Amino acid sequence: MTAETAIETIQREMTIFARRARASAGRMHPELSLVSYTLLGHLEEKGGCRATDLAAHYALDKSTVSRQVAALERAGLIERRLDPEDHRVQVLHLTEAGEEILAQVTRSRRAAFRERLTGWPEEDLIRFAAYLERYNASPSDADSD
Amino acid sequence: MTAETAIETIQREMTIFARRARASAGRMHPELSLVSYTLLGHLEEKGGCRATDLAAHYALDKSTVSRQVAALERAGLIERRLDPEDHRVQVLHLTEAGEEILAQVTRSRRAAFRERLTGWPEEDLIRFAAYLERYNASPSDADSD
DNA sequence: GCTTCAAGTTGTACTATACAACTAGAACGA
DNA sequence: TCGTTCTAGTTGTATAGTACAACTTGAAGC
Repeated sequence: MTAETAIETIQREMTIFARRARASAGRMHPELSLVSYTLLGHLEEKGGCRATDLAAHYALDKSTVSRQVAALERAGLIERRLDPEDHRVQVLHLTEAGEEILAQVTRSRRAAFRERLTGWPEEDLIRFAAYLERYNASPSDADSD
Repeated sequence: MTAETAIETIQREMTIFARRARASAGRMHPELSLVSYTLLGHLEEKGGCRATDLAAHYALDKSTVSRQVAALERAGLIERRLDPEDHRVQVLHLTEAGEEILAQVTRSRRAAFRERLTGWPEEDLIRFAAYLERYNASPSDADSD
């Protein structure tokens, strides 16, 4: 196999994965869409941030984020705290319920991955993980992470 | 790194990729959504098939495929041929225009991948490609390829 | 203090999707 | 052979996610 055919394979397989992820996200985790999951994950990681940060980070329109945030708040998964320094700003935080759901979905997603990866030698898992990190870390046009 | 943290990394990085693919597909290739691209690719690969086959293969509802197919036909990218053996069946084929657009989008997508992968040693590309194939080839609940 | 900038919301429109109801054609069985 | 059941596909309806544009409110800078 040459580098060129390897690149074709990578393109094809990543495309297959993306399509599957999209198709199965709703089915597997009806309680939390892929976007909501990602937003909650970001809030957990950062320990709270503004809607504008989420929009910039994920290359989403601020109106889209606004509605997502409204839905997550309605569901009791996040709460808004007015920034005392700047009253335009609402800092978003996970609620306890949000943390629980996030942890639960993460567990369930991880279990699905673990199942797909059973039988892989540890050495291969580690190399695969490193390749993916390297791939995602490389800069892109529409940088969104 | 242990196998467990490698799995976490794989989950996280694949999720990042899926989100990015979804976000950028529309922006980068406005002429062909990711789903349309996939459907056209399948038609090319198989040399024509039925709408029902597409629905089954990609775990989409037949109504969804029906509308996608209608749009692709309207755009002149595919054509329907009534199966003389079974008049319920319409076999879908790429038109010349469809082949051209498919080739063009494939080139553009491949170029994007190639750019992200510049600087990778050939050996790593080949191993990465093999890992992805192996990952996608493993059976899953909602098997869709 | 105006003007301009920034954060967020709301109105509107479009796409992708699913489910349900339907039509048309095929296949099977008594 | 003729009804029953199955299959392929379309259409009606509803929902989610998304973008763009217009707006509101508050902050910052001359």
